[in-house]
Amino acid sequence: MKKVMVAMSGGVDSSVAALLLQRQGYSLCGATLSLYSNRDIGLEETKTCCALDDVEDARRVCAKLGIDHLVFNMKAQFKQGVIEPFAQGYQRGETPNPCIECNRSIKFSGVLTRAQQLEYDAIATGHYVQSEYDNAAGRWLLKKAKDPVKDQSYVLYVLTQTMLASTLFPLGGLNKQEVRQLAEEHGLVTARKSESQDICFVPDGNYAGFLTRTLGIVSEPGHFASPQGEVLGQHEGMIHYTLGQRRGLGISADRRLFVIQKDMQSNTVVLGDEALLMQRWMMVDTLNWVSIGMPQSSIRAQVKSRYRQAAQPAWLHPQEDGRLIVEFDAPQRALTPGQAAVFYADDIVLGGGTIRGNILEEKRP
RNA sequence: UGGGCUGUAGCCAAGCGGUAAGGCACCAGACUUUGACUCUGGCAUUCCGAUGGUCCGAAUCCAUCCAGCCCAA
Repeated sequence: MKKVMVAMSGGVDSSVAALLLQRQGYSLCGATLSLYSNRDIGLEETKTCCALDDVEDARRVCAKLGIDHLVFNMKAQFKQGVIEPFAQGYQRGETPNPCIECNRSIKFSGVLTRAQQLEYDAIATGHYVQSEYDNAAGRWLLKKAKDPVKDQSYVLYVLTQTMLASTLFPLGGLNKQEVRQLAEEHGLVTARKSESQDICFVPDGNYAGFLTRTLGIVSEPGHFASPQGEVLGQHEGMIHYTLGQRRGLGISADRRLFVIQKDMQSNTVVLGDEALLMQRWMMVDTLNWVSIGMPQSSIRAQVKSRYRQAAQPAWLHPQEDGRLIVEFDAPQRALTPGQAAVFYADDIVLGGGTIRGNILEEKRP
């Protein structure tokens, strides 16, 4: 009987993942990563918080299923691998995606390492994705979930062949309704827990406040300016803004204004019409190729430049320095440095990388 | 202290006698394992600078006052 360690976050998805694997006859244990303490996220040490509740929920589900539950302390790694890069990204004027970094350097490798130490054959997660081995190519393929509404392949483009070879995704063929129903039928306490809650280590959703209060990051106020350089008002510090943002600017005008540029040199946030956000080219680095190797010449693909967005047709142009230029068929809105670009061939994840910036039409190669 | 103009919600602004458009901002939800975007709803009943008046009825007409702006001096 194969032994599988299920990564359990304390949510409904990973709970049902465990349930399904158990019904399929695997020998299981549940594993929850302890990623941060209250002090790490600026709360009082004594206060019970959501993270603890999640661990408890995972433990209850394991008890219900009659399997062992382990908690691994990953606080130091999480701080170094996720929280610190998150802060650094914002300080550079980028808009980082901490969930991607967590998947890249903490979650999978963390559970996999422990699983191997304890002589488990594989790990499993509650992600809505599918994987399969391609005999012809000799590679594992990462594929979108059957249900496109819940597909989470975007946040897993960072997985390596080694990780894919050892990971099961029991939810890839289900939809959310089915998952909740299964949880309900089997009396799992997580059945009705709500969906995501912002960044996990920023429970109140105020990431700028987190950066300032907890990490002591200083972001100086500066000018809002029009594309022509006219001063429109005062901003509260660069970390509060991201490309394409409209709300929270506090600038009233005769039309909607969006953040179209962050000039770190002059500490200026440039506001303008949405049309100014549309670009066809962007530079991508920190690449990871999943279902194929690094292409040697330009290839066609569909590209997602943010999580909740349909993949858009584009050319991928590999560069000699190892980076990649993406050329979209049609202009895309707010290609934002720090965010992930993920490349697809229909439902297969080819790979992805980090957006470094858009490339203006006149500067394109 | 001659002449002209303007005063409608936090900002912009429609209305020109019939019982307060719209945009921006803001707030609340929805959506969401990141940040955003988007969508839905809310947002002038101390009523249209103030006070009087005309009228069945005024933000809209009249008078006076107040405030601000502009042009002359």
